[in-house]
Amino acid sequence: MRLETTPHPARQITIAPRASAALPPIDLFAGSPELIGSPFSYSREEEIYGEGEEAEYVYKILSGAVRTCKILSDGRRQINGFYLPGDLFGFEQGEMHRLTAEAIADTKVIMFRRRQLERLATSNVDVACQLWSMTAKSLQHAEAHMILLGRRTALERVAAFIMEMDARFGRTGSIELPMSRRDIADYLGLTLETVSRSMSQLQSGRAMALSGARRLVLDKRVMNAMVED
Amino acid sequence: MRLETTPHPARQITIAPRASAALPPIDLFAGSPELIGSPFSYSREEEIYGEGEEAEYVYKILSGAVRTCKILSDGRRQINGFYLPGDLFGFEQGEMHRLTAEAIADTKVIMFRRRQLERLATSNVDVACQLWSMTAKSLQHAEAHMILLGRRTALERVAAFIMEMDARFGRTGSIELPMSRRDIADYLGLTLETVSRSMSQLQSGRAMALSGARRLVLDKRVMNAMVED
DNA sequence: CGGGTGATTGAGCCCGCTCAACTCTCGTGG
DNA sequence: CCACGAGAGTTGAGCGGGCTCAATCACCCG
Repeated sequence: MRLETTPHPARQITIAPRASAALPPIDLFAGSPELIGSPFSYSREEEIYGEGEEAEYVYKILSGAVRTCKILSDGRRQINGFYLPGDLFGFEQGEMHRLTAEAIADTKVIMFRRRQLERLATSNVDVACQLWSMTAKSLQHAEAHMILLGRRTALERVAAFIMEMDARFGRTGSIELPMSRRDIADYLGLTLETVSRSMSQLQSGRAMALSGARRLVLDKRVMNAMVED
Repeated sequence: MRLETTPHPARQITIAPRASAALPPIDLFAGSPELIGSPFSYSREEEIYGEGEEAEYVYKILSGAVRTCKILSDGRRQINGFYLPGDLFGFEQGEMHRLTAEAIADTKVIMFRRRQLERLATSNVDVACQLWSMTAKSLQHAEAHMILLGRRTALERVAAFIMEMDARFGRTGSIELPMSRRDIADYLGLTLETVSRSMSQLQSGRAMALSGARRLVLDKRVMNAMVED
């Protein structure tokens, strides 16, 4: 099975209003040629950085997939987000990483030094606004995820997750999940068995079709009815 | 660059309506005397702004308390955060409020125009970094809340909530909650009955004492053991 | 005193969890 | 080519934590 996600054509990262139009989507910090990244690779299940470590680098994914999470001492885990080709992660406002990042599949990234970025931000207001904007985007995602975790049923969570993945893969209605049922469960605050049962239920309710465990074809009309608001 | 977050200067614990009028409105954005706020009042349960409305103002609380939340069409509600005297809220990176804000008690605020703040940010890197820093702080809180909502038991959630409130009231170990059991429940992803039962359990486990429903005196040693990591 | 709101407590149920068996896929080697 | 094993996913049976529904209690303000 191909675990890596198809390389992304043009994931647009929205940024501060006035600067965004001028920026080419591929190069995150365009107009900043002094910011140079180095390529790097991680293999499946490898840790990229740990919670509490110094935030030395910021990463942009070229291929593969990454999860960020927090883990309690007894092993309970909450995955905060998944990152796909074109996405940026590891980006902190303070000195420390507050989450752990791990490669879900073999993953290629470009690493940038955080200090360089910071230096840039002090001298360039547009860059500072972009950094702010990215953090705001993460916050927005977190806010949506909190109502999911606090108030949605298992079936609604799984349906919402699938719609989120569809959106991130270009809304084609046909997606290949890079992550396991356990990862999905830890993202949604469920057990892997419940995720599996919900997926079977979505399938028997004709909201989607499965081929293998990870390839999905959606009927968004039906699927949307299950997320409902 | 000043990336560090400005620590809150002397949070007012006692709600002193008269004294508040005398407070200089600007200390939040010190060094920005051109930013002027106007005082305003909301009564208990009054909406301050709604989800989807244009984000015209940013608010600083002088007295009272505020909650921000999202509500699903069928009435399920998730409270994202509580704001107390000295706190800032209503602060968005985009054009819209993505949450609803309501006064929990009678509340006095100072309102600042968002546009003024934005204009300031585009011309002043320090302000831009401060805005970024505040958003990052919200994100950090959201990340901690997600693992609570996704992976903690009812008792752990309530204990964590009480410790959080203690921290925000100055870690005196003695606090008066401004919000109802229902608000706490919607913050923690529980029902109000479960919150009430957990509080009784904390009390009988000697982690705290209740006088009335809202006045708590904590035994932090015992309480901390229940949050455990 | 009563009326009203908010909080507590009780009884029973159900959704999602736990534990366990089974299936499917895929890679490896004889 | 099949046999085998390992890991991932599915499905089943039963349990239990938190929810629902309901009664009671506590506390304000008249």
